[in-house]
Amino acid sequence: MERISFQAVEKKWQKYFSKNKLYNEKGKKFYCLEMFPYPSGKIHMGHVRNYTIGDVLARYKFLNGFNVLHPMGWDAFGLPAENASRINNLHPKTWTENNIKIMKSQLKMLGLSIDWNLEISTCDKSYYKHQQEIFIDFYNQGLVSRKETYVNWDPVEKTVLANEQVINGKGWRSNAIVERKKLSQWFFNITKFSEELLNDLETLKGWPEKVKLMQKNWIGKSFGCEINFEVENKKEIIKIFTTRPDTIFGASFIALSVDHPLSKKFKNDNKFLRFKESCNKTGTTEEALANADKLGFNTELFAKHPFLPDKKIPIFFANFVLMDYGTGAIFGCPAHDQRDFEFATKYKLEIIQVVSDGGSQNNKLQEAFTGEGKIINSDFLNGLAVREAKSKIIKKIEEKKIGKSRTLFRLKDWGISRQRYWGCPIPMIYLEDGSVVPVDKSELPIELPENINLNSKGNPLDAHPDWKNTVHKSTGKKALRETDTLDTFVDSSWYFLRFCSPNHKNSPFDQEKINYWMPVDQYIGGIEHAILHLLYSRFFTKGISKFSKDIKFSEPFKNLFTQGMVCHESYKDQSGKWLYPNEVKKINSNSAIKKSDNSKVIIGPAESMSKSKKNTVDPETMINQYGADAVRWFILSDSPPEKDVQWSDTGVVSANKFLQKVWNLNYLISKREEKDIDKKVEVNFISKINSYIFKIDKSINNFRFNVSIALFYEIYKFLKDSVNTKISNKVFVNSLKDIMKLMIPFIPHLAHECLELHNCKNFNNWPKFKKDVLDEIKLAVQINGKTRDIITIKKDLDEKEIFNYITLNSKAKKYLIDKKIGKTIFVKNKIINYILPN
RNA sequence: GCCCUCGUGGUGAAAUUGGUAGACACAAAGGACUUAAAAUCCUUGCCCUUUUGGGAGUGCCAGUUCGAGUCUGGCCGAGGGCACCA
Repeated sequence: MERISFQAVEKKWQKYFSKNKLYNEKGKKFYCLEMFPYPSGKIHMGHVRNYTIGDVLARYKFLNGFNVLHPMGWDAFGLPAENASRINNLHPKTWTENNIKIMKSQLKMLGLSIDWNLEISTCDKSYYKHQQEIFIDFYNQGLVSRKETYVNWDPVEKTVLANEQVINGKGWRSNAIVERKKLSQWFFNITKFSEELLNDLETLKGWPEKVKLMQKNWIGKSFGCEINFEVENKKEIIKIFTTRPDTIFGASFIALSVDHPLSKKFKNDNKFLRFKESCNKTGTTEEALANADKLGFNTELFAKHPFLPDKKIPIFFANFVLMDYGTGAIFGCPAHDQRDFEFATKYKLEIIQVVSDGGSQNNKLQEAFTGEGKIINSDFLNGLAVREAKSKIIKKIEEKKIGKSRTLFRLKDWGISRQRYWGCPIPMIYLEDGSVVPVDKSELPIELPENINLNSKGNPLDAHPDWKNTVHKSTGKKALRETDTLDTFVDSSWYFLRFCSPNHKNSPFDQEKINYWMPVDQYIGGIEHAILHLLYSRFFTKGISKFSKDIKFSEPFKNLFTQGMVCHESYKDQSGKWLYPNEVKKINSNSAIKKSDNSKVIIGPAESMSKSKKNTVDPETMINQYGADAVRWFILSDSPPEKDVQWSDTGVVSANKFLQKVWNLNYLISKREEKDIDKKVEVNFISKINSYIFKIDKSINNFRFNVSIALFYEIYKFLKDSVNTKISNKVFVNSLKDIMKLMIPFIPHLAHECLELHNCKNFNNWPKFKKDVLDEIKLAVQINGKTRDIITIKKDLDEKEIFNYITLNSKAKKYLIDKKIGKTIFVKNKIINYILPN
């Protein structure tokens, strides 16, 4: 066996890759982008998977003649740098730069086809300068506003979170229970694009349906109408929003949010204040959210029913009505809304059924009926279907001028102020007269101060002695800087544009360049960004195209691929402490011992690798041990890319062994002695290789890299079995070279080394599949729908010829000879099925 | 509660989109080589049969079809998203 040192070979080809990029000036453009990493310290297996998938595609496209842009950068602002700097007494900048250096060298070890000349880092002032510029442009377009609202406060990170960053009532990163706090904040008015963000989802044909659905639900469009209710004996009018105006005759109460303007009337009412306080408390814990009881505060006021002059409807404040959705007021129709039903039951309010559920009207409802049916008990709406009743009542309401139809979105504006140091400074200043204005663009970038005390209480920039003192350039007046920094999701909302012209000086991007490269042809990353990052990036693209009129695209990512996670079993020792896999010795699939003292280890289920559970495997260790190609090979081989994959050490060991065999076979062929030649054997060999080229090509196009790899195992076996057959060296080597080219995207180092061994000079083309080389096909022979034989015959034979062949040569003949055949189902080149009457 | 996705060997998974179920890999068992081990190679994988063969079989129940892992309806189970959104 001819051995190869992967480490040496990989170093050699990495030098080659760093000089030879994937540019094909004549080719069609292909922008291949993987989500850029946060520089946390070292790369993890999730990165390996993400970037290997991207690399396969980038190289494949290049080999097929595309002009490929394949950049990489760093999502370099963020809280961990501040935490780390407090612990290690390192400046966040130093910490981040060190991490970038390490991770960059690790990524290079993987043999990725990245053009490092395009590298960007979001914490560089050359990057965030342009981000500040975009911010000011957005401000000038009315896409930025400052509002005092209740915000999601993360008590661990001591900062504000956007709605999208709260998962099950907890911070997306800290996992701490989020609190409600009233603060003045900067917002991007993402809701100005609600309709576009929703509608354009339909144009994203290359996105997973699942992600589009998640965004659709998040944007949450609903259609209904506003109705004004007069308050009896008062001047006030309560405006409510409903999607079920057809149930207006079933209205039995009005419910208001405790923050509704009408609450001002009760600001001296202690009972109300106590009620309000209890409402603010619910919602702070997950448990409270889950079993939140419907609570109400009776105002003793009544509203007039807009269509029943004699009817009085009690008005309540209720804990389940939100001020920031709709008008902060609803009418309750208990018969047809489960929440209203619970509320009415609790406070003994009327329950009037107005939509027939088909049952007897005398039966008391046990729960709200929300289905379709005919309207009843509703005057002029009686007999109509729900749908018809909706449009009729809205028309009536508009005629009477007591309301209007309205479309509402669940999506809220994106709060972007963060009380942190390590982020992009917000380029706004506060003048002494109270006005707030953007800084002059000529003053950009507004740089972060280098000297900072991160142990100060509250916002570090605010606590800085003089950073915030400044002067308004055009008036010369004293001013104070905004000391909040931008949410780091802003940094990643436009980096894909910057990659197209990363060194462009005077503006965020070169217009011509982005019109050439954008949109991203293939974007690859984790599903966890289905809403957050992907929605924000879409918003940015739409926002920028508002003031850069010549931009030719309105969506950033043409095709999206969401890869699965890398999982591993977790291990605990007898005392319940987590153990790293390399501290554990596996005995068999369900038992293991601790290496240090041979004590028994408890094996947990395979879960996404995480530092807290220590179920991680270090990519660099693996690369050093088995080679980058073996690591790439394994991570692609075991599961389809969109599903989770379980890391297995035996898996990567066998990948390494297989690659050794691939090298050995190449070496063997390079020394092969010339054989006697049989033309027929050669033709069969070539046609088989040809069909493999077709299959590999197809599997890559379908993102079925695990299938590609299974095929390579088959191909290896086939080639090995063919070594001593009557094939000329020329034919054999040419076929082998084709196969090695197919392997370039997967194992670029070894594939190049093998090609070099065969004196191949051109690494930059993809083998072409020739149609119709194979003129034999496999046909299934069925009797009564059961497969009895598979026969290999000439292509395009007709029914009769096949029947003759079967009765002579097939083991299925015993079913057919001397039998009456009732019916024959024949699908050319696929199947023949004889139905015999019994 | 609402919405979505998925159920195939001991395990990860293939299956030309309605046409050979389990490719390929991991693990296991048996065998060959070896003084032995490692490495390597081969075989096996549910039931009946010594073999040739034959049968059952893709979560469960029904349906459509010459033919269903794939299509339809119902049920069961797992995972994910949203959650007082009016």
